Amino acid sequence: MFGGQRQMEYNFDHIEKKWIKIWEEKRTFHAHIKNDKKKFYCLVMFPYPSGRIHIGHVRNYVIGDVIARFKRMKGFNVLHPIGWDGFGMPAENAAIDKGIHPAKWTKDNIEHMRSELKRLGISYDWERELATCDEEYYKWNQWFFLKLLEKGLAYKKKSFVNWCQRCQTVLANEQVIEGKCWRCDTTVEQEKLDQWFFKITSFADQLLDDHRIIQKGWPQRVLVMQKNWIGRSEGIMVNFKFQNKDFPIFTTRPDTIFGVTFMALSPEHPVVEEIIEQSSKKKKEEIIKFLNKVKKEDIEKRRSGEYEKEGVFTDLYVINPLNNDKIPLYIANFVLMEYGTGAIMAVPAHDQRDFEFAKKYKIPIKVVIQSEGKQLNPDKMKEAYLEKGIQVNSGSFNGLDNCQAMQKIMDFIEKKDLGKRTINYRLKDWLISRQRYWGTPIPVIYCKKCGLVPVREKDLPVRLPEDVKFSHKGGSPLARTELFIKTICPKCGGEARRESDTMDTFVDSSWYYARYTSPNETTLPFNKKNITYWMPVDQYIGGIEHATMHLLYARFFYKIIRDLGLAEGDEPFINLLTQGMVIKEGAKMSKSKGNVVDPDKFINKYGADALRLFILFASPPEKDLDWTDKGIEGTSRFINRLWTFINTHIKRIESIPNKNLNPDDLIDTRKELFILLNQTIKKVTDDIENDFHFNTAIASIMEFLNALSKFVYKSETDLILLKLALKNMLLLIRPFAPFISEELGHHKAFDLNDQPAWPDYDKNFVRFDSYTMIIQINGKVRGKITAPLGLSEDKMKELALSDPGTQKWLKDKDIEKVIPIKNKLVNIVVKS
RNA sequence: GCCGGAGUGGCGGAAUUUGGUAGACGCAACGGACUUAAAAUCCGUCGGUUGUUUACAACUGUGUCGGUUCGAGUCCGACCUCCGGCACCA
Repeated sequence: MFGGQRQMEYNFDHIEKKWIKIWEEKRTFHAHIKNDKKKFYCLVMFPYPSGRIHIGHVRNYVIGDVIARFKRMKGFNVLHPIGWDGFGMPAENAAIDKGIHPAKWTKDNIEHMRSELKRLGISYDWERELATCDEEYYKWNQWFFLKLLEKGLAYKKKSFVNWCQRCQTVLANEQVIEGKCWRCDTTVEQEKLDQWFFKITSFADQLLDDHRIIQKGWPQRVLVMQKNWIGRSEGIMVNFKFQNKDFPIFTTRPDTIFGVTFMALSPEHPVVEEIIEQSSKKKKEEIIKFLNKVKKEDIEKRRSGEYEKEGVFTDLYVINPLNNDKIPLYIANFVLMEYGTGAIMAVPAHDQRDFEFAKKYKIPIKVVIQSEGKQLNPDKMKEAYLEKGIQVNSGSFNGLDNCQAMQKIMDFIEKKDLGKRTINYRLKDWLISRQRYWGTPIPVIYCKKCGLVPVREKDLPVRLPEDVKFSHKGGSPLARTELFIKTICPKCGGEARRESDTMDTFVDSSWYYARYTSPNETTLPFNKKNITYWMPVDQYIGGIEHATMHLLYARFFYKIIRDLGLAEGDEPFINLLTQGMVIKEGAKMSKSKGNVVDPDKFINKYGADALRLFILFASPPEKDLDWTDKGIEGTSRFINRLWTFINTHIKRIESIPNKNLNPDDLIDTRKELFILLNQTIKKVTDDIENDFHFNTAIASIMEFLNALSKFVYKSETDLILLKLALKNMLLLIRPFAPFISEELGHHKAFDLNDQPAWPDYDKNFVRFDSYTMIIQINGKVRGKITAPLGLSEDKMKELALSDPGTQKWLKDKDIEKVIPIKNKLVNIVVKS
């Protein structure tokens, strides 16, 4: 083969290149609709083309590939696509720093990363590859935007938004992690800007309720994270009276409404300005001083629980509509403008925050829920009382338990037209405007005469101009590009200007999975026949970090796709696997720590199969994986052992006729080997199908090779058995290490075709007919004997008690009880 | 603070589904074979303690304490630690 002493060595480089070429030429992994086969859509989260594949990608894509290859062997018609999340800021930063155009930078990166993925031997249908920065793709982002605009689900509003100074753009709530930008870690500031939003809040209930559909297929923690993120809470909007006008506030505790002793406004509340105008000079100064103080304190601090609650009295009062109490109105730093109406009714006796504030400003505390155990005295309370109890000081509701009173009070409020039951969400509308160049232009035009005019569908796409100036100064490059901005109003033909904001890149990734079903469709985002056949995604695999961003947006978008009549079904991803991170020396990989693992280096040194095997073997997929440079040597050795072992026997096997062997004729070690083969097939199949525990699947294949290596093959029966074992082993290893499996499988000794079927095991031969019976004395293992399977409990007792090895433990002892567990053990309970 | 998840050899991890031989498989380490030598490869040892010339034997051991059980890494209760998410959401 390669001559000389090295003949046996596995030349992975040559072999891997050979098979990559063959797969491509034969279009082995190209998917198309087959009505006689069950479909299986296996999807991995597409990468951002940052320049190089990193080890986290490798893990994600290898896991996806194992599932795709396995399902193909199981007879499914598998769709396994890949593409590029092409828009985003690093491309633009490269343009600013190095003067490379974002389009070129992105294209070059894709070229490189594509070749890296091919080297890994991932079985993608490359004919469906897409990049979101291609105009054939982003055209449909714009199309969706117009549809959302038509439906009133896209709107523009001036509001406080999260602003990242470094990125010079706004961020969605989900992209602010602990007060910092999710990309660059800069502290996020609040700016009041006119921005585009998608009305995801209209779908809050659906997003929550449809968890039911994906309950079984998604990790519990992702569902919990989404549930918390959506943050549904049921309550009531109550109209308090302020200067003879309705002043609504939201509460989830209407049972405490008789205990309101002050009201507090968020410092950003619009009414605050009116109040200032009305105030005396002295009060005006006091309020402005307070507002300035709040403004200076950064948002991160303000949102933390340790922040001291402070406020200022406005000298004004509101009226509690239930008892007409006159209630002092404060402006307080702990009230959030983004939640409810930006104003709260404060009940110090039954809310800890209100309690702290009241103590500080000596506001009265009024108990309205009395504990049944101990009597609450407002003067002596150390903290708010949050438990259940009996209503007091609550007019006609006195004496009810507070849970009942909750409903009765709400009924009363609604009957008297003082308010309305409401559901409030923590979830905010999705801010999609970005003041950047490398994204999808938002397709609207501003005309002096006609106002806001959507671009006509037939004029799509609104193309990104190529000739644009990038600078360190920040600000939107599109806004500075007159050639792009200046346009003609589609309505009146007069002079008009284009929107210069581009879309958040999460818009791109909200529907790419559906585009894969019809990547070349030109009249609609996707072809109905294709999407109906392939969707939903049967298995989605990606990082946990997208739990509340991408995975929420994509679910939202699919509901819109459904409502537009473009697809059926409510959920895009039926099963989700969130793989753990790849870490090194207990720490997240990062350039600054210098612990980044370069996959190319390991492919060059050990080959793709060895890398694939190690990354699967080191840990189950959902757990973090601790990378060690040495670990891969183990799987590399295994591949070489497999190669050497098969090559030393292949000549002898080759001439063995393809005879079926009758397992009933096998005895002794041959029978053991045969049973081990069946056990291994069962174990590997179960591990893949039940919980994707590829690490134990691979371990059992290793064990099987170890067992095969110890056996001496002499007779023809031995060789038939060996041939059978090896053929099956090549099939079992195929999803994990496809290259060596193909290379050896195509040898005429095995003659496997391009798409061989996953092996079955013989149910009659997964167990031996005898087993090791454990003998315990008082629960401790004291002996092991071989017993036939299915031995009766009485016989087991007999056998255990007569075993010579156990006698010394039974000497001078009284046997109290003997507990036999069929086909397992006998426990003898003794007393001395 | 609230909500999740996890604690097993020097290390990654198995066994947790259904209570029944703890430590599969691999890494590292150590000993041996081959070699002039090294690498590679192959064979062997490998939780701890104690005893024995050895084969071996006993005790102990799955974060801590307690419980249930003939029997607990696995079930129950309390606690400790670590990781992740959310965090003044009215």
